[in-house]
Amino acid sequence: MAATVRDVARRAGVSAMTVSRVVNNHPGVSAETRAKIEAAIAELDYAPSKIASGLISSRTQLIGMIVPDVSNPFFGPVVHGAEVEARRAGYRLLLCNSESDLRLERDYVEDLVQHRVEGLIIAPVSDRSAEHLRRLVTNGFPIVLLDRYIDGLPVDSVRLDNAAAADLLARHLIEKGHRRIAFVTDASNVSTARDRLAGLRKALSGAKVAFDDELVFRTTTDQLGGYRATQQILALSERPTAIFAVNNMIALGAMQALRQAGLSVPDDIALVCFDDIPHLAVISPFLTVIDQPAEQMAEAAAHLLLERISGSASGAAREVSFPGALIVRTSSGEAVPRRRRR
Amino acid sequence: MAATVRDVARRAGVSAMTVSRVVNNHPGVSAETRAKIEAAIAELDYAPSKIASGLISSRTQLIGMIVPDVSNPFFGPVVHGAEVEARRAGYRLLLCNSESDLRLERDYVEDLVQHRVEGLIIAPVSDRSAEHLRRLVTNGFPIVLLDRYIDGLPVDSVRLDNAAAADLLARHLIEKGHRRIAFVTDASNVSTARDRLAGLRKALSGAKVAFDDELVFRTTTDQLGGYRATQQILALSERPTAIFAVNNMIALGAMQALRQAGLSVPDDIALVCFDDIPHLAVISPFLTVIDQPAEQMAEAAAHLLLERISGSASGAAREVSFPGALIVRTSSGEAVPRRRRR
DNA sequence: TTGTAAGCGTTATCAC
DNA sequence: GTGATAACGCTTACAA
Repeated sequence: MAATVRDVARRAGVSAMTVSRVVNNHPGVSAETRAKIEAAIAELDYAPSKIASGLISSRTQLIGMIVPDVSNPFFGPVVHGAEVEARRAGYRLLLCNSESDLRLERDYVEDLVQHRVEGLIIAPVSDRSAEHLRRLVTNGFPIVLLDRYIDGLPVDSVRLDNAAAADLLARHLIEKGHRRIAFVTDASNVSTARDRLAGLRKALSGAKVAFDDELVFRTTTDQLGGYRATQQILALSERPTAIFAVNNMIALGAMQALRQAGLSVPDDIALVCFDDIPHLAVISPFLTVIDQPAEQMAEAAAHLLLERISGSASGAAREVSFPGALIVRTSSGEAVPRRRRR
Repeated sequence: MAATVRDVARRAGVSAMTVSRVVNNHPGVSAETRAKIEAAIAELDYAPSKIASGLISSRTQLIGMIVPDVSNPFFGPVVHGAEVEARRAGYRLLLCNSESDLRLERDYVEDLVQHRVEGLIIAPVSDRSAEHLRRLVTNGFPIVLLDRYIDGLPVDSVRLDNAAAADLLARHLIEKGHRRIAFVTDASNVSTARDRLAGLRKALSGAKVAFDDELVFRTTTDQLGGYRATQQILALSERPTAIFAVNNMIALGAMQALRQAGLSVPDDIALVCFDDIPHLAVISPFLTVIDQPAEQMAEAAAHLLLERISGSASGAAREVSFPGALIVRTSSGEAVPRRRRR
């Protein structure tokens, strides 16, 4: 296992170079010699070092991937999709969880560069990720932005058409009779949050419903954030008839808060969100959502990256955008005649 | 970015060695020299190559991780937990999805070795994984088995106490009045499948209920497998009053089949399984399950591995076992008076 | 405190 | 067809 080309060469009675040729399937080695070498490789349990060959070729066959958290039901499939596509090209994934922490993300980016990954697929924390990514872009380092894009950072990106999808989801709510729609969202420096809000505004304005800035609640994009924001929503003097959560985790937190307040969905208040929660519908076809094709998006991202790495694509940044699918279930039910407080 | 130690050295007017010392925080460099070098590093945007230093030190700071599928709600958290623990020690994760395919897993193992990862955390496909793992073990390569262990392979392992947890879950069903319990499971060469069946048998025998081998259904551990097995179960002349699914995906498939047959859970038939489905309970507190502390188990696995890598642990294989938590919800309801067919 | 030389395991290049 | 040599970017050992 700790054997080197030279060990194999000695054992087979040839030079290291010939061993290298056999290992890499280069032509011009006699069948006889090849057989001897293969025998020696097997006997010594020789495993060629990609680290040594990578040093020469600058090709590590490694791709860096940074997501906020693999255990999130959206990012799990994303990582899987990227890995599948990378595998097809003989690449492996170096996986990092940024925990939505800009500093940690920055450190990971630096570390991945030191590991000489050949490219990076990243779902950036926010627009501020540009601070550490721009340096790489300037140096021509291949990057693909996934899920979130960053204005002014000229790199390939793959994402949902969030504005259109949010418009679709909001129009559905409006059709159901909802007019006062609370929007629970992320910081405004995240493209998904911006685009989804834009979609909501578009739908409202299309229906001649005034947009109320007071109904936009900014919070952390986790369950706790959704929970807290919903508590604020319920404290409003004129309660909205629907909550539009910018993602699945926020919707779950909202659900907790609603249940705790003794409210039922959708009878007392409707709840919709982005991101389907995989498998949930099998047990309980409840949440009306915008479903994103997470695996496909990630495969597309990996594909774009591999094209940059291989040089088969060059030039201007490319944008790939997927449509979101509206899945209507029960949580978006009809708006009920308005009541004050409770 | 493509700068090397020598470039930095030239720019700072020192030798490459001194640059190396600064980069690695070695003592014995004057503050003045250090400052000059740091300036040069910044100017050149120098990123030391871990691939080059790894070649010398044989320390790549990489850990290989192989799971069947990150997008599975059990393995997502597992990968996250392992990454968090690895990160603490400055290690990165090379993530591979075996897709429960023995051949693919074998190829990944070989590839990870070639990449010179310093250790491997693996949730092996089955006992047959020993075929490719034994070679590494013999060579003293650090491996930790996660979730599933393999008899006769002397390596560290982390897992649930599956037999005890299955016993717990089965006793719960028995208390609810169930006597005919169908067990839908994996191939018998997977330790989790064996141990969970053993737990079920123990509970039955403890309750003086005869074990019926005809009620064990072996299938693939995915949704389709659960679906098909459940169809077979429903075709039985004497229908069981409960289904015990060996994991979450099988339970989902079972749920589909039951719903399609117009049966309701738990009124017509009870359904329980291993693995909670994260977030599901927030929306629908329905499935009675054995919950595994996935993140913690993975952190423990990474910890054991890092101890082997650093040499702070040596000697005999260690086994860490976690208790499963029985979470009783509604799907395990009382057994109803038996009916024939439907 | 700083520098020189050698080598980690490969492979590209050029001989033979 | 096969081999000698140098080099990839870094660090260990030794020297100054």
